[in-house]
Parts: sequence; structure tokens; C-alpha cells
Amino acid sequence: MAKDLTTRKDNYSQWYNELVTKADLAENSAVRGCMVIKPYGYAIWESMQNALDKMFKETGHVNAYFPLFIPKSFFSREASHVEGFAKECAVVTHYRLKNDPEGKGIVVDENAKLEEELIVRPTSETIIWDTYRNWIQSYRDLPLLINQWANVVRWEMRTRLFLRTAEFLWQEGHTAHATQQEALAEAEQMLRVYADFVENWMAVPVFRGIKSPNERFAGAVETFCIEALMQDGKALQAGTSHFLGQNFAKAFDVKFLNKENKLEYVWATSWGVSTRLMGALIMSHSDDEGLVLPPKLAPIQVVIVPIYKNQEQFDAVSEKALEIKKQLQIKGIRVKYDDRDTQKPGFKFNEWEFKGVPVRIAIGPRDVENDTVEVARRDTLEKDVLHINDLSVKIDNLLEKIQSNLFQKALDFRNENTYKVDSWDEFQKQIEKGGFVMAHWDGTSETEQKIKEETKATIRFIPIEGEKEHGRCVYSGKPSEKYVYFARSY
RNA sequence: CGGGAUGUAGCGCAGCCCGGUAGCGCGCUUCGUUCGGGACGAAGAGGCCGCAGGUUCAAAUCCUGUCAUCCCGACCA
Repeated sequence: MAKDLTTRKDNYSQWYNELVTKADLAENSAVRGCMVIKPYGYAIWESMQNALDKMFKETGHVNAYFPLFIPKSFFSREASHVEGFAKECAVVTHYRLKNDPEGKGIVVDENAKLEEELIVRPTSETIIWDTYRNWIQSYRDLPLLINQWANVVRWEMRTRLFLRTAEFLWQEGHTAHATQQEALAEAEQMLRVYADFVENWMAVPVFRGIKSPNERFAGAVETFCIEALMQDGKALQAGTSHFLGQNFAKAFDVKFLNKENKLEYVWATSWGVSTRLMGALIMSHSDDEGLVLPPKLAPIQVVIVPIYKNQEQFDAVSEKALEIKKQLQIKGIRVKYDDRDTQKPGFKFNEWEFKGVPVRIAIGPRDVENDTVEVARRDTLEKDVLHINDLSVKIDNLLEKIQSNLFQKALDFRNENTYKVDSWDEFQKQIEKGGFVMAHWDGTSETEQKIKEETKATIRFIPIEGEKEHGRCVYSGKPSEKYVYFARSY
């Protein structure tokens, strides 16, 4: 087997290459850390969008769109918010270019300086709450349940493809409520929606929890999160849902008259997931043969590869293949018939494996004769010869099986890599091995900070429910009431 | 912004120490033979050696500067 490993730097970069390329326009730092999403990668994102969007709508949300540019002054209205984002904002200062008088190409026209600079949104709380002020007067205007699909820019010091790019695609939900209780319920509901999506569509198991104050969103009262474990033992924050209290309502003066005719500040939530989820997908399931996509999100669920030596055989095989394709499509399965005559079957097998297509059907002259097909599954790489009777039902079942197998595999991996420790010594050893480490924590930021400094591990989340278990902080020895989950993370 | 490494064909790299006008693998093009797991042979196409300056008869190679990328830190809903 002449497997070409020479064009492969490492697995991740090769897997990524099927989906994205790094933006390589950089003559300076302007496009640093941006990515070009290729059609196949974008198709996966669209699958995710569609599934999520449906879930948002089922929970009563609607979509809207707000501006990309945010006046600088908006940011300073909420103190902790500005502090959290100030260091990573792209700022628009001018609105016009001109020809360089010295003939050195195009330069910024200094006369076109903006009175007030515009910030390219790193997140939209400020501009949305500035808008909400005008939309909300009465309790009858509430709740306001809005989601936005958008791109945002965060000028990170260090970028990483998918996981931390300077520009990324995401959705951000921003809701306004009459009561604290209702807003909290909303934040918790959206966390459940995220967990549902990531587990049932992406086949990636997640823990649900709340963030420690250190890791909390800038401007939030409480941050709920889902955390996944990647195959290399690092944790990844896959989605967050924030209870914002009345912080933004106060900052943007959003009040409403309640039923008792009293003026009150509105309660808020925001929640988001991003193209980072594609990173989570890749890093959870992929293997040495390339990507492995869960059937529910795979742009192509089944690929049919014909095998033939001459035109006559091709015609016979094609007839069969197209028949099967039609059958599968009636079942609602996304099928591609790869009838390219420019590539050989072996090449196609490898190519589709690399792209992570869950099921491959190969049909050759032998199969035409026997009314059979060869069915290969991507997750286990097993091959089987099946009779074409009820093939669409068999394939449909197989897709479901692959979906649940991927989840189970990932869940087993996470369970095998989640440990409970009760001493500092154990903690340090276990963190080195990767995975989640459950330990008692005294609840102080100082301890969390020290643990981070000494082990690079952070508190990924504090479990929401779960019985109280009295113990002693693994670092300080002070009393603790709950195990919290530590890990090294992306 | 600190420490380290790198920048040569679409991709992955060698060449640099010791200066003499650029090479390998994959991919690409054509023809032939192949086609049930990345085919083989033959013939081809493709390079401001990141950018700018310096040293030299001569620079991918030496020197200076600069830009960018990657890794480790710092930073990071």
C-alpha cells in the first residue's frame, strides 16, 4: 500500500485541510489567525446551523441581525465587560483610502478619521442592549427571545485553527425577561439545548456545569457551560450560556413597567456556540485514516463507488447504483454516487474515508450478478457484503448504529479519563495524564489561580446538581462541599 | 510582548555549515498498459529560494534589518 504520508505534517493539519485553509494573505498582521472555510467544511457548519436553528425556534426564539460595528463608547458602559474584551478588539479609525502622494500605492486618508472609533464586534451584548432599550417599555414586550447568526472578531494573542481564530462564525442568543427567575430558567434551558445538540447530533458527550468566578463571562452573574474531552486529553469548552442579571439593563438603561405599574430593570441572558464546535467534532472522533463524521451531520452520509473494467460493466453497475441511490434518497439519506472516471476505486475509497463519510457502498460486476453490495462503515472500518433486499432499511439502521457507536466510544473514552483524587500528590500526577480530574476546592480564586500556575489546569466547571460531599480542598486543605472538575484545556 | 524554531514549485521537504545561478517525494499534463483498497512505465509543465538592504566577480547559501508562520510562556466569552 503506497499510502502517502509525505504530504502530511501531522494528523490534525491534514484533517483540517479537508475543511479549511489558513488565510495566507498575510503581508502584515491584518489577517493573522483567520481561516478560509472550504465548501465541504462549510457544509458541515450548515448542518450544525440547521439543527441548532430548529432547536432555537422550537424553544420560542426568532432570528434577527445587528450591526458589525459598535461605537467604542458602548463598551465602557459595563465595567467588567469592557475589561474582559478591551485587549482583543479590532478598531476602525478611518473610513477612506487615497493614493499615496509619494506614489507608494494606497494609504489611509488622514482626513477621513472617525469622530468616534468603531469596534468590530467581539460579541454583541452592547449594541443589542442599546437597541433593546427602544424595544422594551412594558411587561407586555417581554420576554424578548432573539438569536443572531453572525461573525465576530477577537484579536487573540495566539490563535489556533478552529479553536481560537481571530474571526469566527457563531450564533449568539440575547434574551430579555421580566423576572430573575425566568431569565435563569432561560439560561439553563439553552444549556440543555446545547448539551442535547452536542451529544445527539455531534455524538460528543459533555458535562454541564457552571464556571468559577475566574472563568466567568465578562459581565455575567453566572456562566453555565458544557465541557467536552478531546482525544488528546485536553478539555474543550463547547458552549456557554450566561445569566447576565440586570447588568446590561442597568448599563443601557433598559426598564419596563410591570403589572403593578412600577419601573423595573430587565433581566438578561446570552448564549453562544461557534465554529469551535467543528474543532470539537474533529478532535473527538477522527482517527489516523482521517475525519470521522457522525451521520446526522455528515453532508454526505453514503457514497456509492462503482467498480468496473470497461464501459459495458460501468453501464450495468451504474444502473444498479442509481437505483440504490434513489431508494436511499426516498428514505431521506444524503447519497453521492461517485461516478468519476478519472479516479480508481481504491483512490476513491481512501478519499471518502479521509472526508469522513459514514457509509460507503461499493458495487462491481460481481455484485450486479449476485444482487449484493459491499458496505463499509467509517467508524469501525468493517466491511460486509449485503443482499440488496431492503437495502435502504439496512443502511438507515446502520447510520443510526454508527451515530450511537460514535457517542458511546467518546463516552467510554471520557469515563476512562475522568478521575477522582483526594490528595495534591495524586492531583498533580493525574493532571499530567490528561483528562478530567475531580477534586475538592475551597472555593477561592486564589487557590484556583495557584493550581493553574503550578499545573496549568483550570476549573472547567462546577457540577450543577449532585449531592454535597464534604471534604477538604486538595490544595489548601480547607473545607469543601463539592467535587469540581479540573483539566488542562484549549 | 518574552524564549525557541521555521520561511525554497500546489502540498511535504532537502540544499545553507564550506558562496558558482536549484533538487527530491507527492500532486499536475500527455500517451500506453491498468481498474474489487491510494496503479505502473515513458515523456513533460511548473520556482521574484518570504521581503528589503549590504558584502562579493558571483548570494537560496554570508551579514543587517524587516514581515510572517509554528511551538512554549504571558493572554483568552
